[in-house]
Amino acid sequence: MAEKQFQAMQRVRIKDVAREAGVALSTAALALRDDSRLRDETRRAVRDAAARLGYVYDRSAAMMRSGRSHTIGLLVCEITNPFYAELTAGVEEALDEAGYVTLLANTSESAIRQRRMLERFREQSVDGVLIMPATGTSPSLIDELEAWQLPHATVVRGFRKGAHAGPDNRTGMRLATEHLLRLGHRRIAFLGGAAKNSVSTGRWEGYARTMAKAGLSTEHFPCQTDIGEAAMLVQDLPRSGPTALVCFNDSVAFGATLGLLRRGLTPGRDIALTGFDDIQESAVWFPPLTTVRVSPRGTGQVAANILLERINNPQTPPRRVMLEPTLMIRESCGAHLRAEVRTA
Amino acid sequence: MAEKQFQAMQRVRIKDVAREAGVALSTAALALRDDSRLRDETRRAVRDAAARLGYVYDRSAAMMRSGRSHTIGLLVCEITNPFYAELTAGVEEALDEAGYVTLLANTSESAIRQRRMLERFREQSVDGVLIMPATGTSPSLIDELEAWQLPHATVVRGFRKGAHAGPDNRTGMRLATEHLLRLGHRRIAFLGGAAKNSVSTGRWEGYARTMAKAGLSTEHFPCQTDIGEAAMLVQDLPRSGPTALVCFNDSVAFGATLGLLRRGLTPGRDIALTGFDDIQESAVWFPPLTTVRVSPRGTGQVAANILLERINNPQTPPRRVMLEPTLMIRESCGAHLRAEVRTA
DNA sequence: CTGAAAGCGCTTACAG
DNA sequence: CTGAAAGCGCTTACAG
Repeated sequence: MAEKQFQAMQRVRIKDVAREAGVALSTAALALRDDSRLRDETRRAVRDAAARLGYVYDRSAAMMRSGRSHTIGLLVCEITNPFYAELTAGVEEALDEAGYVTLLANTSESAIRQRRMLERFREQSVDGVLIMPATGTSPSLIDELEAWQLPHATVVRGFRKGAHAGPDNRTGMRLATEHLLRLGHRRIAFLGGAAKNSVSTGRWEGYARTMAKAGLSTEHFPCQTDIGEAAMLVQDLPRSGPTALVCFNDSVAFGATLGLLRRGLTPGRDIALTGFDDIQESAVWFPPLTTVRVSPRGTGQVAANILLERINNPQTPPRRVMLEPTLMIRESCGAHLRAEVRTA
Repeated sequence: MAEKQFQAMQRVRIKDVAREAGVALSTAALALRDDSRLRDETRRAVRDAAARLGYVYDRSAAMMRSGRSHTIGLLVCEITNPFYAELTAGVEEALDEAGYVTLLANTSESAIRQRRMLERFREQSVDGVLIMPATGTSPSLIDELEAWQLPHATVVRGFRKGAHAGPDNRTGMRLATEHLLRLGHRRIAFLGGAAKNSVSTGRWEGYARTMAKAGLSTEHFPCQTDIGEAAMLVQDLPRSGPTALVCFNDSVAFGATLGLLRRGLTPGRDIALTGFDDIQESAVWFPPLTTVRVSPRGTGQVAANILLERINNPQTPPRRVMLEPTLMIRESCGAHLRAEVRTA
């Protein structure tokens, strides 16, 4: 009995499955990969034999021969940020559907850690990498990836070239700013976006250009993407300050909400507030957050598919997708109060 | 030039590094793994040669021979939950430090998806799996993992046996409940914890036993771990209801806060509120959340190390660690108001 | 330290 | 469909 158990522990190989099914090794190998050259009956017989023996396909052995590991390396700049957590979920889901496994590395915005993890991923022979670049990443990263012959795509934050999927930050912020202008605001400030990257730049430009077009001047209250810092900043805002805040993203808007409530001010009534991203919490926020919807999960799925295209068709030029944002008008901007007034 | 580039694209193997360094293949192989039998000089010469050629170590080939892939499969029940996102960050960090790469799968609380991803992980020859079991996972999962000879550990949610790291839920909820009793509350209700798993059970018991010991009856308002649902539930709470709410976790407490604020009630002043977990947002919440601190990141790190122990010492019995929680007294419980009164 | 050799479990091309 | 064989890039044990 003990010996039988020991025998069961030995690794089952294709050779063993072939013997059990009464076919040749090459036939079993084809059957396990559902090759259409084989009869259904044969395939079924082999699959049954594999199940009986508890056979587990060895992808690392297959990798050695075929050069495909069916793994993708994912570099997340900060997974504790709910936006990137949802994005990660979208990526993993799409990769899984395509038969790929996701290797995860959270770089915590460290370019050094990012570099080390890329090295790890190369050693693991990933078929490609999906990158949300850490703040401060050199644009030459793309050239290195090319030199390494490593299929790649950037997500949300990107560079001048290379496959990419991300929201149209400029358009998104334009929508939010125009909405506040339509509600009659003239002193609209930009809260957050202290980091220097393509996302901050795009969002700031969307705001600044819209203000310029309206003949109004800009105001910037830079802060990290951090609930606490945004809350502090808003508490120190002068009473005679802006009447509306376009926030860099939803987390900053959450912080602003808490800071305002602490002062006895209600977003939407005493001051208008908009976010960016539309993460899960935003719709059930108090007050429900008016924000620019970019669907982190959807962005992750699109990015994953763009990378898979790179892997499967290396010859075609890399796709760059700008996802069109939409404005979700809820209560933090105060639009519902205007509507009520109009109705009354 | 074009030809030179083409040549540079060919895979560099240990054999090539050995030739470049002017040593034997076996020497180069040892040098690349920093074997102490070699002289520093030789090791350096080989490393330099490897760098010159752009050599990348092939772990999947090494895996085939040595049986170690240096990868760990991580099954996360819901990565968009900030508690589990932070936990994931802790796990990935600890595994990276130990030289392991993390394979990620987000099961979204689906036991079926969990099973499929385990299959994937086995095919990828992971050295072990770290599991935050999806709700509804059969306890027999542990037996299967044993039968597969797959080193494993559970995190937060666990079973009767097997390596495990998680908070002491019973003690944690006892601390929160006792604190509210000390503040004079008699009608304390439990909010959340609708799911059936070891975590809900433990937290409920910690609350219920403490109430029983004080001769008080329990009240349960079950809801999913969801800001929106908790906010709704709290809005419908009768005025003559409980004066304090112990929440299943911080997210539920956040939802409760928003629901109360919407009614014009302030947590800490009009009703006492406690959370569980102490995720990043809790300290900067409005009002700052009194909660049971379990450090998701630290829990992840401990769990990772327990799993690595299983891998390195399969003979020793699996470790089961209950992490001691501490009560973080902030403002949502109203304790600061009592203190002020006492001082005045 | 050298050098030749076997083997991990697949894939793949080939003659039958 | 069969059956034998080569090869992916390592590790590892061994005689020198």
